[in-house]
This record gives sequence, C-alpha cells and structure tokens, in this order.
Amino acid sequence: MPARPAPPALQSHLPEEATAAVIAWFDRSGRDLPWRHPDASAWSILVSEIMLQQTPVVRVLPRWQEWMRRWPAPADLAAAPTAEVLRAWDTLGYPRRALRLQECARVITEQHGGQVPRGLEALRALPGIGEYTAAAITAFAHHGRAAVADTNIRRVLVRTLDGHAHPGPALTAHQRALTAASLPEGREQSVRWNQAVMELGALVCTARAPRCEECPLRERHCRWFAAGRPEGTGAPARTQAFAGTDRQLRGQIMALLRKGPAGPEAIAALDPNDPERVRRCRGTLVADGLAVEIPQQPAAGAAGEAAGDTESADLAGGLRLP
DNA sequence: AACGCGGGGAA
DNA sequence: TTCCCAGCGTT
Repeated sequence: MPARPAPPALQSHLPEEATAAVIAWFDRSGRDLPWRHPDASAWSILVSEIMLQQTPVVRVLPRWQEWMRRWPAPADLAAAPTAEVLRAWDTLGYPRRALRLQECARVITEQHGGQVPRGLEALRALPGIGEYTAAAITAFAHHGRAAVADTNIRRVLVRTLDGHAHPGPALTAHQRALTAASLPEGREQSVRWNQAVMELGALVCTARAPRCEECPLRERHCRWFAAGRPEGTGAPARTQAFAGTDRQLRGQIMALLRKGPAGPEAIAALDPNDPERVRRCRGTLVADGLAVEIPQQPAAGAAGEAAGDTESADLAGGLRLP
C-alpha cells in the first residue's frame, strides 16, 4: 500500500507580513469599545470578558456601563446584595455568570488585595474564568503575551491556515497550536495582534456572511478564500433546543423573580401543562443559587403539621432572588 | 468529549 | 426557524 499522497504544504502560522496587515486594518477599522480605552481598569476588562461570554457586544455595552458606574472596583461588587447583582445582569443570559462574577469579586477582594491577579494559573483559579478568559485578561488587561483563542480567532485561523469554513464548537489541540504559532514574538505586538485578529473575525471574517472583499488576508494569505470558500462538509450541527426546554422556563422564572418575590401560583402558571417541569426548574434554580425558597407560613392558629412531614416539596411556596 | 446553561438579532 | 454570539463547569 503506497503512502497516501502528501498533504498540501500547510503553513502552520501566518507570516509577519500578514499579521502586520491585520493590525493595520484594526488601527483603521476597529471599533471604539469602552473596555479598550487605555484607562480601562483591569477589573472593568474582566467584567467585560465575563459578560461577553456568549453574549454579543451590542447587548453587553449598556449593562457594562451601568455595572462600572455602580461597582467600579471588585470590593464594590463583593459587597452588593446578590439580588441586585442579578437584577443588574438583567437579560444578558446565563445568569450563573453573574453569580460567579460576584464570587470572583469576593476572591479578588479577600485574597488578592483587590487587584486582578496576573498569570494564567492564578486567573483560571477564579470562578467563571476558563482558558479563553484567562488569556484574554492577560493580553488585554495586563498587556501580557498570551495566545487568545476565542471563537473569532479560531475561525480566522482555521479559514486562513486550514482552509476550513468553520472551526467547530470546541477549541482543539490543533487550534491551540495555530494560535500559539501565529502569536507575534514581541509582547506589545502580540497584544495588538490578539485584538486585531479577534476584531477581524467579528467584523469581516464572520461565521455567516464573511466580507472577504474587506479582508487584508484575502489575496495572499487565506487558504479558504483561495479554495473558493467551500462550505464545510458537515453543517455546524449544534442543535439547540428551542421552546419547551428547561432553559427557557428557567429564564422565564428568573424574569419573574427580577420583578420581585413570586408566589407558587404565578410560577406554576408559566407552564400550566407541565407541573413536573416547573418543579424541576425550580429545583435547579435553587441548587444553582439563583433562587431561594420562601417558606410557607402555617395558617394562623393552626395546629402543628404532622411531625413526620419532613419533605415540603409538595407544598412548594414561592421563590425570591437570593 | 458531551452536555446544560439565556436571550436576542439576523439570515 | 435556525444559527450565532469575546465560554464555563460538570460529568
């Protein structure tokens, strides 16, 4: 059996000329986002990164402005009532992020002297900060050299270097290697590169309808464009459940609780046809720390309930924010 | 590696 | 309706 044909010569990284072109494009066309301002604090950048996890920039902007006004330092958020934090999170989605962000503020206040820690390991130890966010804070807040691999950067590098249309749902070892190899050596250049290539993915090399005519890599550096922009063999295939999911009902319950404590009838009315689903979602919200049970008040003058009744699940009361 | 976790805007 | 969005934590 003869050896398989040699793969086409892959470039595992972008030449310096290409990174310089992307940085020049960014200087010309990048958005003026407030967390990119030179005087943005490390804390404010950390907050922006958490909010931007799975939530688009345009929706984050007003919430971030309000948070920075109300809680300009970690100690401010650490001291805030959690219910207020969840209300201020509003409809950014995935409200567990808000809980983790407040926990993060408390750890920074109590264990790091109120300063966002440096180093990938110390950052990853904070609640809600994973591989991407630790690298992003290192690069954007501390101006350190770190390989940032968000969905935008992964898409740009996979298209230009691999010639594939989509990077897939998860960061792979191969993609880690691409981001590491493409990172400019100089610290300052590496920071600019991360910002620039991320922005290129957000504005030009988009998932849906890329604007290749505006791309500085189109002519000489993009394998995907050279191949005629082939669609991937398999669709992204991320079947995301829609109506009827627990996630949707959890969101509806949280919307109710943001307005104030809610009685059991109001919660049950969100899905009158499926009390079991309501019960399940109430339970997971409480378990997640996003809601608190309101104990049922025994009827005035009534005799004590049966002593053996240790489980009150059947007698669910209302819920409120923690 | 796969799954659950919100919500809104665009194709 | 579907897809996508500066992902993370758990199993």
